[in-house]
Amino acid sequence: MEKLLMVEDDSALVQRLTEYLSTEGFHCVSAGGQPQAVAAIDAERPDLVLVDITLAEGNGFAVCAHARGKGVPVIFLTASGDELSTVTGLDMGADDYIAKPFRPKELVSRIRSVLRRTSGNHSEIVLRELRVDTGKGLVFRGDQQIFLSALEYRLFMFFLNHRGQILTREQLLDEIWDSAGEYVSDNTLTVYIKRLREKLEEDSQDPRLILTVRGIGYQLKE
Amino acid sequence: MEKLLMVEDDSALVQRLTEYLSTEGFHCVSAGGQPQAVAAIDAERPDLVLVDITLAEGNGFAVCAHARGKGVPVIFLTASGDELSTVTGLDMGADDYIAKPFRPKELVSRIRSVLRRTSGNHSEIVLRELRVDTGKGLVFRGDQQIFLSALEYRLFMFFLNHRGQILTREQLLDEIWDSAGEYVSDNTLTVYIKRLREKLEEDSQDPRLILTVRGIGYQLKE
DNA sequence: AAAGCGAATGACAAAATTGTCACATTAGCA
DNA sequence: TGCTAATGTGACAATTTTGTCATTCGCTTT
Repeated sequence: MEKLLMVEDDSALVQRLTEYLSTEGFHCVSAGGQPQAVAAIDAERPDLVLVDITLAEGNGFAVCAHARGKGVPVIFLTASGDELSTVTGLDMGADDYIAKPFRPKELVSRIRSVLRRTSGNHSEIVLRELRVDTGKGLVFRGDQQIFLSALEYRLFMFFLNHRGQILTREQLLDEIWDSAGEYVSDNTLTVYIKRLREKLEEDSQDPRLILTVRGIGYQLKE
Repeated sequence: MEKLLMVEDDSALVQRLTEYLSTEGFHCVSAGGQPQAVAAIDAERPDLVLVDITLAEGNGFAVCAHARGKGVPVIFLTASGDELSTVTGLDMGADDYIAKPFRPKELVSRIRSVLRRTSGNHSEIVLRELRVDTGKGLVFRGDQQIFLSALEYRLFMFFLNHRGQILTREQLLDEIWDSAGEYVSDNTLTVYIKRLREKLEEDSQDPRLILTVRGIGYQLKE
């Protein structure tokens, strides 16, 4: 069930919407002001945020920026058509805009549309407890980010794109280094394997991810 | 029309296969030995390589490794079932194996299958003359590789994932730096924009890719 | 035209990456 | 078992990345 965060200081409206959206199969949480909303985005990790631009505490733009930074889609609620034109003109990165007053059905249809559009963007590769967001170029173990250097990332990607295959040392050296026309020591690969293991493996002394295939090369275990 | 490179020293077989594969809509080039094959992979950039393991000059494994390094799929031809078990056991990274003697129709069906499988892997983002292979984490202008540092790559990816949107400085700082909990100077972003422009723009004095939106932030022009 | 502001730039130091040693360890084999 | 070749390790120098100045540049508004 998708979780929606409603950022709105009119508590009567919050209650009405929460009720209605529940019947439509959404789970709602709410925040009355900018600081609460920012905290809630981090803590609740909602699938989508509905933001009223005109908040008593802070303003909706900052909430929008924060949500976008976390990859959470945003729909703006505006009090009037005038406000709406300002917002769309500035294009703060919201995924949609809807002007009050709106029909609840319309809101639901907009929500579904944004979720459909944004949920398709999962360009992720998962292997055991490791996760690579190829869209952003980030690597995680669980929800802990792992920082790989540019070359480490490229080497790891090559392994991921050839999961299970035994890759020869020559193949790996070619892929990561030879493409630039440089020739590096054979040991350089060994060292990079060590560095990858230190960052990626549970226990780098006992590698279960990148296995050595003696006399041939290495293999990323599925 | 797909181009196939046949690495085989039995010239009678080469001729027969070339004829047959032409009628099936493939363009064939051939190489008789390992050195010629390696050169042909670089020069001809075939869509697929057929390799006979038992060559008079050199061996098929090296050809396979070179092709895989260039991202070109490989089908091995083996003289006997025994050889085949050796090859599959070692898993040199070939995309398929076929034992002689084989029916031409079978070969064609295997070729089509491999091409279908491998051509689907294009996780590429293209913008003007720039191309990002998100699967490998590489950036090109034309066929010239551009080396981005890890942070530059992340920043560029964020722009690419939000093409056309005006992104505020705060949003960008959050996305690239705040996720690690660090706080960096506002000017750091400016400097990174400059560095990205130097690497990505035709003329960094006159940016057409990453535009400044005065008072707000930046925008990646579609 | 001058002032004021945000953005761009060049230069810089600290930190990280990168490639290579020399040496240690290990696996496979005689 | 002990030998040998292959792989792993810690340390290192060179280079690149990274973040921050101080300063300059160029719009906008007086």
